[in-house]
Amino acid sequence: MPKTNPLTAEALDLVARRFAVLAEPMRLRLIQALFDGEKNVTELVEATGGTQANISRHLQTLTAAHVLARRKEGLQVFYRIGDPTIPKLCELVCGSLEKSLTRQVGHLSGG
Amino acid sequence: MPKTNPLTAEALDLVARRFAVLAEPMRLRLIQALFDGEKNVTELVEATGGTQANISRHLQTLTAAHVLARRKEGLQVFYRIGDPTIPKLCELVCGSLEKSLTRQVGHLSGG
DNA sequence: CTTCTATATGCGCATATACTCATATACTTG
DNA sequence: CAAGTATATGAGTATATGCGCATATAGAAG
Repeated sequence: MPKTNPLTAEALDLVARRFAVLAEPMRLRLIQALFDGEKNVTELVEATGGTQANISRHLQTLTAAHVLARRKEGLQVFYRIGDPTIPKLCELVCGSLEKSLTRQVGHLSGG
Repeated sequence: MPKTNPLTAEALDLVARRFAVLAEPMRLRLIQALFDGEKNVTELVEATGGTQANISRHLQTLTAAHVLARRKEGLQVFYRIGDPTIPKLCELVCGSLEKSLTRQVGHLSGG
């Protein structure tokens, strides 16, 4: 295996779509709300402050991308994080942004 | 620090923008082309098969997001990966997608 | 079957952004 | 200054998508 194995165009599209799913604040809010366990739609609507219709759409997007997993129980549908790499991804990005912002603050005060 | 520290709306916007920058196949192609070291714009145009104008725009987007870093040398501008978390992010997503696809293949053949 | 609750979806609007073409800018050379 | 090369950008178009409104579906209860 070469050090850099270039991905096919199809693979790049998949990776890009994956990132695109995570590129919406409301969806990140939903993911964040599910870090401490599964919730049903009503709870997620309350936790995020969004409308029911909008939350439902975002949940569909996230579930279709296998970021979340669904569990139906009577009238309610419970969602949970369905991909263990999601928390790691968010941590990586958050850490990187914190560093970047710290550096900017340093530039402001220190030159 | 609580186990789940909810991010502010501003922080979520920043994280979302970060993901959005990585949510374009052509930009991923550029990032991939830079995994083995810096290249100038002309080399990147050749490596990706894009037009010069489009590549230049994507390079601007990536540089503004501090994903890439710029170095000018005479007429040429050299770009390189400017954030060490980028390769890790891509690896995480690729690994997750591979698993997901393998699982789907398994379902097709094994029930 | 009727009614109520929880969730999903069709539709339209507004906005964001990727792409192309032409041209501008920055630097080098004569 | 004039000409050439490398890179960036303004303008216009096409497409994607987030959101809200209204309504549809699924299941529970009487």
